[in-house]
Parts: sequence; C-alpha cells; structure tokens
Amino acid sequence: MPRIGAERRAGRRAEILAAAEACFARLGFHRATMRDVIDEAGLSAGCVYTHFPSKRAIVEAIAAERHVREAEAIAAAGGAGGDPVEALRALAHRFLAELSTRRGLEERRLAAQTWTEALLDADVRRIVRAGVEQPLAALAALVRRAQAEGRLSPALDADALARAMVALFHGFVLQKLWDPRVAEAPYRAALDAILDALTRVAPARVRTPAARARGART
Amino acid sequence: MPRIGAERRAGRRAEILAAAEACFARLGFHRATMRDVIDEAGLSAGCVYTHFPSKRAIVEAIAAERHVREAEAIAAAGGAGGDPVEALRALAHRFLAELSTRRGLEERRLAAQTWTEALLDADVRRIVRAGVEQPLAALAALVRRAQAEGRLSPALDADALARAMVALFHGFVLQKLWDPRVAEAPYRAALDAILDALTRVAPARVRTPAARARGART
Amino acid sequence: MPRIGAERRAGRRAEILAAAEACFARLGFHRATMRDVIDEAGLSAGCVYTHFPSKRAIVEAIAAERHVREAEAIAAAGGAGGDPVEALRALAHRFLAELSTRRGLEERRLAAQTWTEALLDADVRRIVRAGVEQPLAALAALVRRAQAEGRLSPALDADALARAMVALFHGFVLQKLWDPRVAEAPYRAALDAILDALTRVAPARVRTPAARARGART
Amino acid sequence: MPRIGAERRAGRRAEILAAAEACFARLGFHRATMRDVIDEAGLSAGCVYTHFPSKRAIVEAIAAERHVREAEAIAAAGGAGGDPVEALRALAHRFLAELSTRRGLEERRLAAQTWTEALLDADVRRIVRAGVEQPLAALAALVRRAQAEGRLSPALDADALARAMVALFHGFVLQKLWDPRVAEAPYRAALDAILDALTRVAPARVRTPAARARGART
DNA sequence: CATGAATGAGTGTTCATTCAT
DNA sequence: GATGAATGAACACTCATTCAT
Repeated sequence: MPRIGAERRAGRRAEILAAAEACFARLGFHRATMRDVIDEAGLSAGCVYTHFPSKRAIVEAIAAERHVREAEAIAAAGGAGGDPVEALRALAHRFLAELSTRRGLEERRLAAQTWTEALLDADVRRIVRAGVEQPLAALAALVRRAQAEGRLSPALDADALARAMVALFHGFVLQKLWDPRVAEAPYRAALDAILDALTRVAPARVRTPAARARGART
Repeated sequence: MPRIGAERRAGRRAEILAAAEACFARLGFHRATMRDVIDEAGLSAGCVYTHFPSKRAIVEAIAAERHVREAEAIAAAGGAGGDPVEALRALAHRFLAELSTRRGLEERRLAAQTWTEALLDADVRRIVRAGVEQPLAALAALVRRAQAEGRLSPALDADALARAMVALFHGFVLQKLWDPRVAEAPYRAALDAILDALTRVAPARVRTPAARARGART
Repeated sequence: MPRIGAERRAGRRAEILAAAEACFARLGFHRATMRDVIDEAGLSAGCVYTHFPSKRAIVEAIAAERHVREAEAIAAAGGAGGDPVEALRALAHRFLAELSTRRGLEERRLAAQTWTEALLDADVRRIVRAGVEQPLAALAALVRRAQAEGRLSPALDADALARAMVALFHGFVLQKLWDPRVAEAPYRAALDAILDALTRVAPARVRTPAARARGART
Repeated sequence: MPRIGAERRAGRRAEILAAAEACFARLGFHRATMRDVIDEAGLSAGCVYTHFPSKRAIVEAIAAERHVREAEAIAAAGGAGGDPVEALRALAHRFLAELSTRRGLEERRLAAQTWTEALLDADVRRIVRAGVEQPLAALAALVRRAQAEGRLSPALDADALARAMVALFHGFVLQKLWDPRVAEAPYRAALDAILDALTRVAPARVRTPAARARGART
C-alpha cells in the first residue's frame, strides 16, 4: 500500500524543491530562509523537514537536479550520429535560446548560485563538478568526431576546446544575469563565427602549430 | 595636521580590506562573520566600524577594488599602439598566467563570489557591471583595430566578440576554481587556436604568427 | 465480546510501556522522543496515542508500574512471621543482588530518572512518594517487631531507621549507576555490619548471626 | 588593563550561574529554557552566550561548582586532627542542618538534578563522579583513623562504610525533596544511633566477623 | 481501529551592530 | 579614537500531538 503514499511523497518533494528554487533564485541560498521556503511551499516547517533533513540538503538536491536536467539536454543534442559540427552549433543555439526565456534565465540564476556555493561547500562542489564533467566529456567527444571527419584540426586539444565551449556558455550566462538587456543574437553570431573559423580552416589543409613553426612556405 | 592622521586611516582601511578579503575568499561573504574579519584584522569591532559602516560596505569596497585593479591590467596590455591581435593574445596569456599562482587563484576565488553576489545585491551588481563593461569596451576597441587592419573579418560584431573573450576567461576561472588540477597550458593553446582561426580567415591577408616571426617579407 | 479485544489492548499497552521503558532508561524522559518510543514499539504514532493520551501519561504509568513491582518484592520478603532482623537482612541482600544483574541495573536506571522527575512534576511526585511510603511503612513495621522482640533498642525511632535503610539502598543505587564497577559485596558486608551493630547492642540479649547459626541454645 | 575587565567578567559569569541555578532548581535542566535563564539573569541572549558556549556548558559549570563547594565543606570538617568519630558525626549533622534551610534545600534540589543528568551525559557524569569520590575518600580516611584508634572495628571495609555514609545522606536528600515535611531531627538521631552502635561495640573488644565465625565463646 | 503525513509553537544559538567607558 | 561587552532580532531545526484517509 505504499504505492499511492510514495507518489504523494514524491509530489510533495517536488513541490518543496520548486518552492526552494524560486526562493533561492530570488534571494540566494544564504538570504533565503527556511521560513521563506516553507511559506512559498505553503506547508509547515515540520512537513518540509520530513522530506529534507536540512537546508543544505535542499541546496544539494537542487544542484543535483540541475545536473540531471542538463545532462539530458546535452545527451539529446549530441547523441545522434549526425554531423558533429552541426551538433555543436545546435547545442550552443539551444542553450542560448533558453537564456531568452524568463523561465530559462531564472533557472540559470539559480545555477549560477551553485557555482559559487561550490567554492565553499565540498558536497555542492562535487555535484557541480560532476555536472560539468559530463557535458565536458560529451563536447570533447563531438570535437573528436569532428576531427576524425577532418572538420577540425587534429592538432587541437579536444578537452581544452570543450572547456572553452563550456566557458563561452557559462561566461555569457553571467553577463546576461548581470544585465538582462544583453542580447543573445549577436553573441550567437559570434559563436557561430568562431565555430566557422575553426572548421573552415580545417578541410583544405591542416595547419598544425608545428607546421606553422616550420614556416608558412606553402 | 590631518595629513598623518589621514594616512594612518587609509592604512587601517587597507588592513581591514585585506583581512576581509582573506576571510571572504576562504568562507564566502555570508559564512564569514564580522568576528572573523575583526579577528583577522587584529582590531576591535568598534574600530572596524569607524572605517566601514556595515559588512555590506566592505563587500562593496572589495568589489570596487577588484574593478580598479582589473582595469589597470587591461589598460596596461591594450593601451599600446602595437599589434592589436598580439595585444589580445598577450591579455589572454597574462590573465591565464595569474591563475597558476596561488595568490592569483585566491583573488579570483574572491572575485567569483562577487559575481553571484551581484545577482542579489543591486549595489554590488552595479560595481561588477561597471567592472566588466570597461574590459569589454577595451577588448571591443582592440577587435575594431584588428578589423581596421584587416586582421579580423569586418563582419564580426566587435562587442559580441569581446563578450566571448571575457566569457572564455570567466568560464575558465570557474572551472579552475572547481578543480585546481585543471591545467592552463592546453586551455591557452585552445584560445590561441581560436584567435589564429579567426585571424587567419580574415579575407584580405592572413598573417600567421610564424609568418610575422620571420618578418613581414610578403 | 470486548473480552478478547480488551486483552489485545492490554497487551499493546504493555508493549508500549516496555518500549518506553527501554527508551527512557537509555535516553532519559526528556531526551527520548515519542518518535523513539513509537519506533521501538514498532507501531504508529496514532496507535500509541490511543493507548496513552500524552508522553507524560506514559512517564506516570511507568512510575506507577515500578511502584507496584517494588511493593510486591517488599511484601514478599517482610510478610512472613519469621525473624524480623533476618527479614531486614534478606531484603537488603535481595535488593543489592538485583543491582548486579544487567536487567536489574537497567530497571534502576529508569527508577532513578523518576526520582528527579518527581522533583518537577507533581503527579510523578505523588506516585514516587506513594512508592516510597509503602516500603517505609513495611520496614518500620519490621523494626518495631524487632524492638518488640528485644532485638533492637526501643529507643530507636522506627520510622527514621526505616528511612535510613531506604536511603542506604537509594544512595547506593546512584553510586552504582554512576560507576558500574562499584562492587556490591563490600557494601553488603557494610550493611550487615551496621545491622549487626544495631542488634548486638540491644539491651536484653545480643544475638549475633554466628550465635544464631549455632542454634538458639541460649 | 584586563584587571577590572576580568573582574566584571567573573561577576557576570557568577550572575548567570546564579540565574541558571534558580531556573534549573525550579524547572529542571530540560524544562528550563535558555530564555528562562536569560530573563532571570536580566541579560540578553548574546551576552549569556559570550560567557557560556551552550546550555550544556552551564549545566556542567553548575555541576562542577557544586563539587567544589562540597569538597570545601568536607575538608573543613574532617581536616582537623581531632576525634575522627566526632568529625564524622559533625559532618552528618552539618549536612543535615543544611537541608533544613530554604537555601540549602534549594541547592540540593539542583544537585539532585545533576545526579540523574549524570546518567545521560558523560561529561556531567565525570563531574558528579569526581564530586563523590572526593568525599568518599575523605570519609574513608576518617573511618581508617577511627579504626586505628580502636574506635571502630578494623574488620570493617572503610571504603564500603564511606559509601554507606554518603548513601545515607544522598538517600535522605531525595526523601526530603520528595516531601519537605520530613523532619531532620529523628533522622539525625538515627544516624547518631548507627554511629554509636558501630563505635560502642568497638572499644572493649573487637569482634571481627572471623571471630564471630569461630564462635561466641567469650 | 490503525496509519503516518502534517502541524506550528517553541528551542538553542548566532551575529551584525551599538555605545558606555 | 579605540575598546569589547552587550544587544536582540532572526535563524535552522525539533517534536508532541492531531486527524483525514
């Protein structure tokens, strides 16, 4: 008979997490009090505490949840066997598109909180790290596929390039959160240009740094 | 005779800021207490409060301080009338180099705290925004000079490209703070490759670094 | 047909009391939570509350229960018409013997909790007081019988001596609970010596235990 | 310059302890809240917490304090080189006399709380144990002196007899706290009678248990 | 009858800030 | 100016108890 009970429980848990996300996005982990979360959830303190043992546990659950959703988004985009360069481009577009919605920006505002919380709380750090390493690996895999297909210079360090791509996203999220008036379109164009430049150079002839060092006699 | 007094005051103020920076970098703005700061400074509570009216004021002073130091670094690198592409590269290298020192990383840990504090505190946000807009403008100016010299495609949006460059730095700072074992060298190489790709592609004339090294015989 | 139902109820009640005793002995009345008791009993909160209206009621029921068991033990020992001095000795021995068993010590640990709870809760105090007055009366009766038989000085205040005997037991229980390594044997010997001294001194005829052992030839 | 400051601090500390003692004696350690203590002391929560890090620390300080005061009382009584039996009697009288004053009874009410708190808190237990072992040792020393002077049977176990004396006191404290109408005078007389019996038997001829076992040929 | 999710007043404790000395 | 004892509102969290299912 735990069937219906378990479902109810999971529902409540989700409600609490949603309430907490709203509060934390608005006020930050530290300024938001359990009272805020409790009131937002429309429950009692005791009830909330039967679902999470502490405020910290809620923060961690939120960080973990983000991780999962993000991993799904990445997997969905990069999973197909299609053109790896187009997959990278699509991924960039999709993530930028999210930033133009009110809901998407709100989510990112919360995610950004976890970024610095990770600097102070080892458990959150573990979660955030895991949440970055997965996309990093997925992107590096796409880069390698592109290299294998001769679309990107094999001289590039796939992992470092993946880091750059993630940085291009995270860094822009910050800029957008600091000033919501910043537009995505020009930024998207710039990312496209970078991707174009990296790939356009590749097909004809690969110029490794070593080749350049030898001299550009060709 | 307020001369000597004013100097003493300024010295005290700097001491307090240094103490606060140490505490905030270690514990974050919220976890670090005024007690921590006061003890670290080796002063009394009352004394600290004659220099800053509140904890928040200290946070803002720190954010502002960061802003100033950063602006100086950028100005120093991009100010000269030399090769704008090389200036960009040098800037990237210099900022990455800072991340490999203990002190530099610690400073960035503190800076990162201000990034998310900016999401919650309008005053801090103003300061952080100003602190980003100046580099943004400087970088955009370099990009425009490079475009004028035919080193970069004039089709590129200089402001958006500047944003991308800042994002490449900020994003990597986060990754490095989350996991200090991440190496700068491959990332620097990736940034170089991106810059190379963008500049090599430039319509009129592609000047590789190697070519320039040999001399401008073409 | 409430027959069988009533028995079940009584059984449940006893189970709850046993669970509560275990928790209270281990954690004390205040540190032990209803959650602890409920889990220990393997029941639900609601079920427990159909048997006892409050935590306090459980505490009182436990105190009362103790009272009953103790009274039975005393009655069993002193009830017979035999030698009153030997009855006193036997009582002392029996109570001390209980303290050397794990179970007996555990019970006393719980009893001791009620002793100080009695200082704070008038209802518990009433129960504890009643639980002491009965032994006190029984012991005083034995003392009076011994006096009547010329085994104890008639100058002694029987009630006060009874109090001393109870004190000798309660006080030792505390010492034993504070440090379980304290041995009963020497203490029992000391109690015997005191009893011997009191009875040997008796005006008319001194009957040492040894003398009694040889037989009552005098 | 810490002179005056240190004195003030010690004074405040004593005030807080006095307030806490009043609350704890009245309500018990668990029922009394920090709010009660704080209000009773007429201070603010923060101020109290600069003197004691936790409620528990106050409980322990109180237990330790009792220990000290008691040790002093014992030392004062038994220290002299006078008649050891009279010293024992004086000690008993003095402790009983305390119980007849309002203040003395209040103190004992508090002490009794520590007795059962010791069963649940290892730190308190350590303190209580130490607070009992010292009197125990002092009393055993007196008993041994009495034995050496032929006033008490050398067959008696001095430590066990000391335990009995402490038990006679502790046990009576409980009875008096449960029912303040219980009079000290008859109890004191009973204690005197016990002491008399133990000592009267000794001078003429010492009857060791062994002697008794051999037979009462004398 | 039994369940256990839900309640919410109350707990010990913290910490930015003030102000008499 | 400098001090640090004092403040007190706020915080995260607990737990005896209830009641819809």
